[in-house]
Amino acid sequence: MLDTLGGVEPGARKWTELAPDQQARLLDEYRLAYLAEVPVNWCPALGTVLANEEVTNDGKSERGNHPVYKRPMKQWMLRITAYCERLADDLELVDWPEPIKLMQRNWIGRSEGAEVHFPLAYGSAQSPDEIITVFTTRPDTLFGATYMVLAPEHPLVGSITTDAQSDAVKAYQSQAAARSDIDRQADAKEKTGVFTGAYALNPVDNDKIPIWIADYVMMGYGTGAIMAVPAHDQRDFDFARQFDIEIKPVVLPTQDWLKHHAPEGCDKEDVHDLMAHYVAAANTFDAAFGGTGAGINSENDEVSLNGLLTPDAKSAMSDWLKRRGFGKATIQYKLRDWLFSRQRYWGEPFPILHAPDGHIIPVNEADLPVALPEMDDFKPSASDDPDAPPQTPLSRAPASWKTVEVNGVKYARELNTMPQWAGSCWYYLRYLDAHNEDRFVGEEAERYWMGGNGIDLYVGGAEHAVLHLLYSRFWHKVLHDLGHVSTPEPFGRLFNQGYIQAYAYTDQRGVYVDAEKVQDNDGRFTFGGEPVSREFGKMGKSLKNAVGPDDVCEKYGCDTLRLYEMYLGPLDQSKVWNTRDIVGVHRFLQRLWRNFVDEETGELLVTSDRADEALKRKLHKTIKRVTDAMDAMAFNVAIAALIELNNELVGLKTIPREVAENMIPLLAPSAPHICEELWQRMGHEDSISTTNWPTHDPAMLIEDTIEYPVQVNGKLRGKVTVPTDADDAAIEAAAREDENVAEHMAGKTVRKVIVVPKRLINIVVG
RNA sequence: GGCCCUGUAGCCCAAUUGGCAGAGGCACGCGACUUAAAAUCGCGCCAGUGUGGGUUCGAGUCCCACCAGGGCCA
Repeated sequence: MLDTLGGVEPGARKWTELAPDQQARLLDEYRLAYLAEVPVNWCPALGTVLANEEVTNDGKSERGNHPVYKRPMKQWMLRITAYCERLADDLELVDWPEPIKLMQRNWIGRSEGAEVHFPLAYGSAQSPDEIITVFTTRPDTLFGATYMVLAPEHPLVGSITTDAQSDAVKAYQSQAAARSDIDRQADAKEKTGVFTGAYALNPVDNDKIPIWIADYVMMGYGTGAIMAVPAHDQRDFDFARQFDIEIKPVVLPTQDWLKHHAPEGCDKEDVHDLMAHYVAAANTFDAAFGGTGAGINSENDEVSLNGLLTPDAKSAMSDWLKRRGFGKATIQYKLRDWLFSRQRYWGEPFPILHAPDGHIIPVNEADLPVALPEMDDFKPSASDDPDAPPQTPLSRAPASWKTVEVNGVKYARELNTMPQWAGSCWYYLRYLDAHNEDRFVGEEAERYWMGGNGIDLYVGGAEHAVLHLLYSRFWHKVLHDLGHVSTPEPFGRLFNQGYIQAYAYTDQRGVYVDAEKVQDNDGRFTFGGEPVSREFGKMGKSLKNAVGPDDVCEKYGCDTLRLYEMYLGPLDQSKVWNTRDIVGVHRFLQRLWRNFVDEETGELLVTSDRADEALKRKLHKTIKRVTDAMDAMAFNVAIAALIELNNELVGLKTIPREVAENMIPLLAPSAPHICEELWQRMGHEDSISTTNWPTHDPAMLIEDTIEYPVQVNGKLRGKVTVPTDADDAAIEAAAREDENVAEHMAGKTVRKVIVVPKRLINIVVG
C-alpha cells in the first residue's frame, strides 16, 4: 500500500521507519484540510478568492457579477474529492427531486474509463518523467490515437520540447495563460496549438505519435493530457483537420451517420461503398463519429477489438492495458477539491497557528472557538488590479490577536477565514441542541432528531443544488465516519419550492417602473400616463415588482396571506402572484366564520346535533383528501377540499360538533389564527396545535352503489348504476341494457368486454 | 450544442398515476335579497389537454419528433 504512494522509500513498511518529511508528505496526501498552491479564482473587486461553484459561466462572481481571474495562491483546501464516490452513490439513499440529484451527479461528474500510459519515444520508459498518463472514457479507440495533446501548463512541456520548437511553444504558453478557462472550453471550430517536437509511442502498436500542446486541454481536468482520437472526438477531429494529422477510424459508424456525413460524390445509397470510403478516408467526412459500434482497424499480436461492440471493446482493452502494465480501468470525477479560504472578515477564523519555521499546529482545544477580533475597518481590500497582492482584513487585526504564544514559541494566527458555506454545513445539527456546552450536538438529541434517515423534510431553493447541498453532505459524511452523527446523509427528504413570480413593467427606455403604480386599462398598461410594456419574472427588487406582505396582512389578515400563498399552486413550481385572486381565499375564511358563528349575536353555531349520512360521508372523504394532499405537499389541493366542505355547510343552520371538531384541525396548519379562535370558542382550553390530526373512517368512504361509465370501442355511450358488490357479469349485463349502448352495439360482434372494477366498462365490438 | 422541468377553460390550477377531462378559486353573465349599491346566497358560462405521429380496448398521463417558456451544464 505504502509503495503506491509518492516519494516513499521502497521497502519501508512501518510508519516509524519513515523519515519525518515522508510521514508529513504521506499525511498531506490524506488530510481533509490542506494548504496548497493552486490556481484560484481571484476576484479583485471583492478582494477575495472564490470556489468554482461561486463563479458563473461567463467568468463572473456569483455575488455582485464582478470579473474573476485565475491566479496561483496558497490556500486552504478541503478534500471533498475523497468522498466523490459516496457523494454520488448515496444519492440513492435520499428522497430528493430527481433533477437535483441529476445536477449533483453531473457536477460530481463520474466517468468510467481507463488511464493509459504513453511512453516518450526517445525515453527508457522507466522514469515517471518519461511517461505521459492520460484518462480516456473510450479506451476502445486507443488504436485510433494518432497524436497527443498536453495542456500548455503541463509540467512535462518544458522537458520534452525540442530546441527547434522551443520559441513557438513558449509563445503559445503565454498566449494561453491570458485566456480564461471558459474561453478555452468554448466549442470554437478554429483550434489553436503548437507541436512540441516530441513523440510518444502508442502502447498498442508502438506507432510514433506527435505530442502537441493546445489550450482546449485543461490542466485542472483529468491529468492535463489527452490521447487524441480524431476519428471519434469532434474537437480532436477539428484539430487534426486543421493541422493535417492522420485521422484513423477504429469504430464503424451507423449507416444513417455515414449517409448524413459522407462527402459529396459518394453514392449515399450504397452502404458498402460508404463503409469502404469511410475506412479509406475518414478525414473526408464532415464530422467525427462519437457514437458506439463495432471496432475496426484495432488489432495487435495480443488483442483484437475488431468486430467487438464498444462496451466489450472497452473492457477487452482495459484488461490488455492492465496485463501489460500500460494502464488500467479507472473512474474519474469532475469534482475538484473545495477551495476553503476567503479573504473576508465575516467568516469563521481557522483554528490554526503557523510556527516561525513554517510548520502548522491546531489551536489548543481549550482555546476554542477562535473568536474574530474587534476591528473598526473590516472591509476586504478591493482592487481593480488583478495582480494586486491579496490582503486579508485580519492582517490588520491587533498584534495581540494575531500572535499566540504556545510553550514559549510565538505562533502567527491563520489570517484567512472560512467561506459562508462553513456555517450552513452543520447549523442543522447545532439547532438540535443549541445550548449544549460540551458537544456540537448531544448524542441523544442527534439520534432523536436525525435518527432514521436524517432530517425528515428540508425545504429550500434549487439554487443550492451544487453548493450548500453538496458541501453539507460532505461534512456530514466526515462527521459520520468519525462517529459523531448516526446517519450517512443529512437530509432524508428534500423539497424545492418554486419562485413567486409577478408581472413587471418597463417604460420605453427599457427601465423597470414600480409595478404597483402601473394602471391597467383593458390590457393597456400605463405608468404616469406613459405606456409601459408588461413582462414577467421572479418577484423582487430588481424588477420592481415585489408585493409587500405587510400590505396584504393589513388588508386581509395574515391567515388570508398564508392561505393564498399555499393555494397559489403546487409548492414545487414557480407561480404567479396575482393580487386579484386573494379575495377568493379571503371569502372562504369569511364564509367559514359565518358558518360557525352567528354574525348578529356572535353565538357559536356548533351543536351536538348529529350530522346526516351525506354530510358524514363528505367529512370523512375530506379528511382523507386533506391528509393525502398534505402528505404530498399539495397544499392547494388540501385547501380546495376544505373549501368544498365549507361550501356544503353554507345552507345549514347549525354545524354538527363531529364535523367541526374534525374540520377545524384540518385547516389549522393553513389558517392558524382563525382556527385557534374557533377552537377556543368550541370550548377547548388547550391550543389547537396540541390536538391530534383527524383520521377518517374507511367505512364511510364506501358507497352502496357505483355509477359506471360505459364505453363502446373506447367512446362514452352511457352510464349505469349498480350495487357496489356487483360482480363483473352483473355489471356487464347492466351495461348491455342501456339503450344508447345497445344501439351502438347493434348488429356488431362483441370482441371483448373490459370491466375495470370501480372505474368503467368498455365493450369492444367490430 | 447536450440534459432536465413545464405546457389542461379568458386566467390560476385539479384529474385516485393508463380509465367519464373538472375539485377549488379568479374573472364574466343571470337571478334572489336591497329604494339602490356593496356584501351575501343561488344558478350559469367556457377547453378536448402546445403541434404531429405511435403504443393501447382506452392516452392529459407512456414512447418518438417538433414548437414555446423556464432551468442546469457546456
